[in-house]
Amino acid sequence: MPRPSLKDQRSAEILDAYLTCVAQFGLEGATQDRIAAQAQVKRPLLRHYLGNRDQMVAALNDHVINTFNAKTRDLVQALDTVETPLALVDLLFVDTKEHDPRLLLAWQALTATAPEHPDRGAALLDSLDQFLIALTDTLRRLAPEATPATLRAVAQGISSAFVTLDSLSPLAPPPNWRAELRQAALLLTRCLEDAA
Amino acid sequence: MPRPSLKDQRSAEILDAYLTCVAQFGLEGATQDRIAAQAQVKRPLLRHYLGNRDQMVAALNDHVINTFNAKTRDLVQALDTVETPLALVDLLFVDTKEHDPRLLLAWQALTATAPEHPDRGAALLDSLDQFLIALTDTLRRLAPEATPATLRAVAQGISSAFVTLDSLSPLAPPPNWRAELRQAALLLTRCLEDAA
DNA sequence: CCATTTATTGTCATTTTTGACAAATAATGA
DNA sequence: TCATTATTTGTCAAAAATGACAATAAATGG
Repeated sequence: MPRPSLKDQRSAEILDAYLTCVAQFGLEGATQDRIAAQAQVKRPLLRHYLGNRDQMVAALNDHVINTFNAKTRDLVQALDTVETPLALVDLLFVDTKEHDPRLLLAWQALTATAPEHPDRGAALLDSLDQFLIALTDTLRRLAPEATPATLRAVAQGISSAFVTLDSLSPLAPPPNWRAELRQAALLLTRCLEDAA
Repeated sequence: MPRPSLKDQRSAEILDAYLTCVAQFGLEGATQDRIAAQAQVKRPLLRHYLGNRDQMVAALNDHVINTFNAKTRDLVQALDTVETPLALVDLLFVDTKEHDPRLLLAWQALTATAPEHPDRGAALLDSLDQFLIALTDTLRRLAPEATPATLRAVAQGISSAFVTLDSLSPLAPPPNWRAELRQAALLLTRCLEDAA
């Protein structure tokens, strides 16, 4: 009997616009006016759907972590069908259509506020840890002989190269940097084969 | 005959306080009030020494790039006395007394504004490239047989691990992450020895 | 002591950003 | 049609941040 609610859809649209602004202007630079313009809505709607500023930041934090974790789960699915380290690396560094740098840029922007919001910081750290665990598990399957310490080190190295690539995107680095970071990840996987 | 100028010293102090605030609150969150409080001066002094907001950001950009480049030059000096890959890695990942995470955090915060200020972005990219070149040169000396492409890839991998470490610092990651990233860098250097 | 230059502080107006609420519009079921 | 609920917009006040300028204090050379 009431009017049907668009809350979920509109909230998602606004969060996406928020994400864009944070990636572009930083967390404090993402003003409500900019978000509203990006989302093509009037400013009071932001409050209607997401609440005041603190609640908006909290909502963004949840959104970033949720989609990051979802991406990790998708990656796990894709990784399960992977049989070679090369395929794993290409999944991260070549198949770049799916990956949207805004997510990691916002992740980093939120990271800066972690000292003031320990709960948020813990969730951010955990989301990255899930990604590392997914990488480590896959690497273990591909190289069962490698020691746990080596597997973790390789996963950390690949992860850092992957994260660095997104964090550099605003600088428009020369294209060979992507190739070089991919190559670094590939070299790390070779270390596992040597151990086997 | 005039009163002696403290401009250089005061400017440096204020820039250091600015750096602290940007690392903590982001570029847009580093308000003049916070900077003044951090520097223990009155707000109008910021304007007196560094100018208006845009000029302050430009000054910070120069400061970050200059000190980053200075750190790179110091590193080159230290690297010249290094004879093993292990020593190189420990210089970056263990001898952490010298390194102050604020610098790279501010570097990343400024990076986000690069699309709007291409000149700043170019300078930021160049400062990172200098660091990469320094790493590559040292690696070439330690492993003359390695191909140029491999040297660059290893340098990129080490650099990304190093940068990641600082960017995670607000999250207070578990200490073994540092060890794992160091190990990843170490494994990359092993790839050079294999090639030789 | 005097003149000159700089450091430092005080203060105000303007702009930007946010918070909050009221009113209007639209859609659905009864 | 009517009542109900949700969406959307309009508007105002408060707070935060910046820009700009005047005025005072301090130090140096002559």
